[in-house]
Amino acid sequence: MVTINDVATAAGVAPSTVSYVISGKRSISPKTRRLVEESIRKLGYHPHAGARALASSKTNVLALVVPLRTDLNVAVVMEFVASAVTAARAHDHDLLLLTKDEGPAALQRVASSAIADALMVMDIEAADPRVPMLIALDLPVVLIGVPDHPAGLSCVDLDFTAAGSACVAHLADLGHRSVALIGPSPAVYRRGTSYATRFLRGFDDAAKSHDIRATNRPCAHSYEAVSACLDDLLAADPDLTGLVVHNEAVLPGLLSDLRHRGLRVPEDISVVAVCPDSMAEQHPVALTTVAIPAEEVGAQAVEMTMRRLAGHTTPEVRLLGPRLTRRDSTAAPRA
Amino acid sequence: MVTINDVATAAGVAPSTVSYVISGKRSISPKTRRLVEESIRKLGYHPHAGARALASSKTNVLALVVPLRTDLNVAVVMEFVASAVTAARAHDHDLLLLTKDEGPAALQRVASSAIADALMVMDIEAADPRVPMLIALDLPVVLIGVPDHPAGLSCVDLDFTAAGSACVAHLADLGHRSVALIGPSPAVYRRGTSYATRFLRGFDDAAKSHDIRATNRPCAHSYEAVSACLDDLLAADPDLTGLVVHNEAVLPGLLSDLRHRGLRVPEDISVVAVCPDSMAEQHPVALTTVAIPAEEVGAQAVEMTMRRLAGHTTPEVRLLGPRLTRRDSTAAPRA
DNA sequence: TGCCATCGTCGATGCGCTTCGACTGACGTT
DNA sequence: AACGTCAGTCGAAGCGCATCGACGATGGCA
Repeated sequence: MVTINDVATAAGVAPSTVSYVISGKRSISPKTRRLVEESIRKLGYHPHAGARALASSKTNVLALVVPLRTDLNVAVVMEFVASAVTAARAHDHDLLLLTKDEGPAALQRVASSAIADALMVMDIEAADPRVPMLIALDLPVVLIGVPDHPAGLSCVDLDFTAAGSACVAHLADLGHRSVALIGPSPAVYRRGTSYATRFLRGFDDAAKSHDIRATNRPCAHSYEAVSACLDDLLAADPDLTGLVVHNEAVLPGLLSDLRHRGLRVPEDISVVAVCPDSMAEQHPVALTTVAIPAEEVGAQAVEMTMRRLAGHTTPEVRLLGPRLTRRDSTAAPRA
Repeated sequence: MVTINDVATAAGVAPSTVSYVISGKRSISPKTRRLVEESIRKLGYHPHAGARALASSKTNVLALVVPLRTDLNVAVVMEFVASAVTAARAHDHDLLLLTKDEGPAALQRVASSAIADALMVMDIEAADPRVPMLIALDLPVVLIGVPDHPAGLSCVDLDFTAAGSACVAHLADLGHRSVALIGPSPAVYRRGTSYATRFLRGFDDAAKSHDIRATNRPCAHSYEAVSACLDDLLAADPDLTGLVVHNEAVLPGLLSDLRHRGLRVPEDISVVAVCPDSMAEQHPVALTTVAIPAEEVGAQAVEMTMRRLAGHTTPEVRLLGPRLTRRDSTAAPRA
C-alpha cells in the first residue's frame, strides 16, 4: 500500500506538506505543489479512507436510505438513486445504500459508527417514526418527501399537491366535467406515505375549485385489480371522461383494458399519468404526463446535503413545481 | 462520541478486553462478557468504522458497480441491488454504490483507498475493459455476468444460453414450427453485453436442434420500434406463431400492438417473456416466462464474495439454471 | 508440595492520516 | 539596522481501534 509517507519521501518533503497539498488548507509554493502532485500520480497514491476518517472525522460518504418494496415504484427509486450517486460523486463523495427495512436502529448505527457524514432518507411517511430519531441524530439529514412535522429537517420533493391540481386543471381546461383518480395501491395509503395523500388533496381541491365531479380509488398493480378499478369507476359515473393515473405500474394494464372496453384514448377518455417522462413514450398512445422529476430531486437532495455539510444549518423545504407535458392521451371530451 | 475506552471504564476492564468481547477472538469469562455487553448497550456504543478499518484493514463494506443506463432493464437492476444490500447486511456488511460510468479509475480508487473489502460488478461485457484491471486489483471481485475470459474472477449469472434454449424448447414442444426472438435494443448488442449474445446462441442452437424456423431482431423500447419490429418479423414469415421476448420494456407495447393487429395471445401467437416473475401478472394475459432471478443472483454474488473474504481463493463460475413458468400466453398453434 | 499448562486479562504499539504550533527565511517598514 | 510580518514548511501529537506479547491466577498432575 502506498502511504502519504511514501509520497513525501518521493517528493522530498514532509508528510504534512503532502497533506496540505491535497487539502489546500495551507498555501504551498508552486514548486513544491508540482513535486508532490507528480509523486502522487507516479505512485498512484490514494489516501486511506479509514485513516482519513479517523483523523478528520469526515468520511466523504453519504448514506441513502431507500425502500425496497416492489409494490412501490421501482423506476422512480432507481432513477433517484442513480442521480444521487452521480451527484454525490460530483462532490467527491460516495454513496452508501441502506434499506428502510432495517429500521431506525440502522440509522443509529450509521450515525454513531461514523460510517457516513450525512443521511438522505426516501419514502417518508406522514408520521414517520424515523423522524424524531433523525432529528436527535446530529448528523445532517435530508428527507426525500415531506412528513407532517419536519421540525428542523430539510426536505425536498415534487410538489405533489400542485401536481394533483395540475392534472385536474389540465382536464378541466379541456372541458372535462367528470374525472377520476387512480391512485397507488391501498398499502401505500395505509402506510400514510406522504406523497399519496398530498396528491389526493391537490386533486380534490382543484376539482372543487373547477367545480367538476371527482372520485378516486387506490389500485393494486395486477391486471385484475386494474380491471375491477375501472369497473367501479365507470359504474359510479358512466359519464367519466378523464382519468388521472398516479400509479405507473398500472399503466400497461389500464390502457389495454380501456381499449378492450372499446374506450379509445383520447377520443373517448383522456388519461393523464404521473410518472417519469421516460415512460411516456413506451405506450401505444404517448401519454400526457406530470413528470416525476426523480433525477432533479436526487440532485437537489445531494446539493442540500452538501450545503449542510458546509455549515449551512438552516433547514429548508424545497417543493419542485410540477411540469405537465401534453402528449397524445388527452383531448377535449366529445360533446 | 462513545469510545471503546468509555465502555471499558464503565465495565471496569481494559479497552482490549472490550475489543475481545466484541470480536470473540479470545476467550472471555462469562462475568466479564456480561459486564461489557451491558455497558455497550447502556452507552449505545458502536465502534468507529474508520478506526476499525485503520487498525484491522477491514471495512465491512462491499462495493457494487451498477449500470445507470435507462435503456437497460431497471427493474432487474433494482431487484438485484435490493437483494445484494439485504444479503450484505445479513453478513454484517454495508453496500457502497458505484456507477459503471465512472469507469476503471473508480475501481482503482476504491481499491487503493481501502474504502471497501471487495467488489461486485454488474453488466459485464464479453470483452469488458474492466476485467484485466479487476484481475490486477488483489481485492476479491465477483462479476455478475460472464466475460469471454474471466481468468480467475468469480462469476455468477443466469445461464442465458440455457434460458434461450428453454424458451425455444417450450414452443417447439407445443408444436410451433416458426419462432422469432425480440431482443434487447441494438445498443446492448453493440456493447457486446454478454447476456444478450449468450441468450441468442441458446435460442439459435435450440431452434436448430428442434429443426424449427427461427429469426431474431433487436428492438428499442419505443412503441414505434416495437411496431416496426413486428412488421419486419411478420413480413419475413407470415406463418410465425411463437415470440420470445428478451426485452421487458417492450412488453406493454408489444402486447398492445399484437391485439391491434388482430393477433390474439395465445390463440394466434404465443409469447414467452424473459423477465422478473413479478412482471408476469401485470399484463392482461399472464405471461409464460423464463424468470430473471435477480434476487437469487444478488444473494449468490454476496455469498461468493463472503467466501472469498473468508479465504476461499479458488474462483468459481456459477450459472443458475433457467426456470420456465407456463402461464396463459403460450399454447399450441392452431392447425 | 512443586511444576507446568491454560485461561482470562492488561498495556503498549501502531495503523495512515490531519492538524496545530513552531520554525525559517525573505521582505518590507520605521 | 533592528524589527515585525507572512508565506511556506516541518515535526509531533493524537484520532479510536485491533492485536500481540506478557502476566497473574488457577487447576491438574506427578
